[in-house]
Amino acid sequence: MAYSYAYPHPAVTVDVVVFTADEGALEVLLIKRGEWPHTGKWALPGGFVEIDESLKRAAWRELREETSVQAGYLEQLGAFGHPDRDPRERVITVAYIALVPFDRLRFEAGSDAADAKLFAIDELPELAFDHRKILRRAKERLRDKLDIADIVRQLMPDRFTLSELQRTHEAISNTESDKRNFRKKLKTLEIVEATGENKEGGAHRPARLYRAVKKT
Amino acid sequence: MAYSYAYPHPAVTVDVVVFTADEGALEVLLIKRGEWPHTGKWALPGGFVEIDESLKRAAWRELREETSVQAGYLEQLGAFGHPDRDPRERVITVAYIALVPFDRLRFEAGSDAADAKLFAIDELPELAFDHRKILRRAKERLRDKLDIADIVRQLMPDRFTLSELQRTHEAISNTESDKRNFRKKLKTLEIVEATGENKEGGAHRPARLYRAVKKT
DNA sequence: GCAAAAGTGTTTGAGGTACACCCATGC
DNA sequence: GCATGGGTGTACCTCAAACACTTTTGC
Repeated sequence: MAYSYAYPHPAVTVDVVVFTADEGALEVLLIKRGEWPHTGKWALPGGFVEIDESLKRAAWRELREETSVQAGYLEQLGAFGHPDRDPRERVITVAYIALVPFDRLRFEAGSDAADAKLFAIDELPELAFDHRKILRRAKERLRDKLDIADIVRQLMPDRFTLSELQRTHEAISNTESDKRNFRKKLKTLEIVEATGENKEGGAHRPARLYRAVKKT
Repeated sequence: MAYSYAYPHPAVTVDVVVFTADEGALEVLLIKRGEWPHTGKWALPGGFVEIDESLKRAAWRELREETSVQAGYLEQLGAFGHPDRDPRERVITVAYIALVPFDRLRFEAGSDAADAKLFAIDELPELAFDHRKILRRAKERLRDKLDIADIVRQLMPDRFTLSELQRTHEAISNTESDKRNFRKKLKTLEIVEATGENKEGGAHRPARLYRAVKKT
């Protein structure tokens, strides 16, 4: 017990909600806990903040440790600090949202995690701690803050079809939109361009592949 | 030194950005620091989170201690945790935004504060810690999240003129709008009603006083 | 009477919404 | 040939923006 204080101090962690879009479906990265508490439940990747490390730096470190993702979109969601959210001690966590294109996501199980896995946002398993609450808030934040341009720039893979983009947008905004209106809107935004390639494979007409326009 | 941990723990505080609107001008409550560090500079009201107290409860407590405000709008802004933001020890603060109508705001200097005072949002004094950064982010949050209905419900006093409401809206959104368009918009929203009273006093035509419509 | 803020409608343009059919492929 | 998703244009309506003059008061 090397560190003493005149008043009790909480522990502070960061947790990262890693969103990605696979074929238009919105997914979240979760880690299966191997240790007490909540052994066997799934949890957001995260860990303790080092004493001389900024919150954002800690979030980057956790993101890199779990996904080997080096860059991209990382935004603070907020702090969650209910006194009994962790049975070990008072733990306040600062949650971050990361957006990672599916084709840049490489994840392996970390040292204290039995398994890492992507889950569809609407088919979540039982979650550890208050992580369901954090995820609900993360989804609300995406809905309120992320527009189509953000989705194209931060969440879509290198090449994508317009239907995939529309499905991703609908999953995030929790609305449905007309295909023609969606594409008309995209034209005015001038944020995607056709690559000339097609995406074959379905029992239907091949879809054109688009990419994000590099911002000037 | 009664509290010991196997790993170093940061201290956690809450700081509250108390916004109010006086005659249409957006103002912030600041406390003059009487103690080291940053003695004599102005700071956001705040203090340490008790070990068995939720973050929001701590924010309510600080708000009540400084302003004797019991209810109203209180929303988390986010966590600020740069390692050297406080010279005493590692301190992570969770900032909250409070909206308090001017006529409900009663504030007195607290025990560890030499003075408490409202400042116009664009005429801030030198601030302690990273509080200027917190205030900038708080203003951005208001701009992005607060609509006219929120302003009417949470920030306007019991009686107000439409010009005061418009000035408050312009201060928050950082835009200017046409008087006729603003009032037309208000009509469709159906959130204010005339009281029949007038606000006398200027060297000009008296303004009608309005109040917020009680939500059904 | 003049300075100062209050109050009041119409026109226009942009953007969002509703809506239906043909096309290319796999089986 | 049929099932499956891909791709395309028009009409309407709503809402935001631009814009100027009269009214009531204090001095």
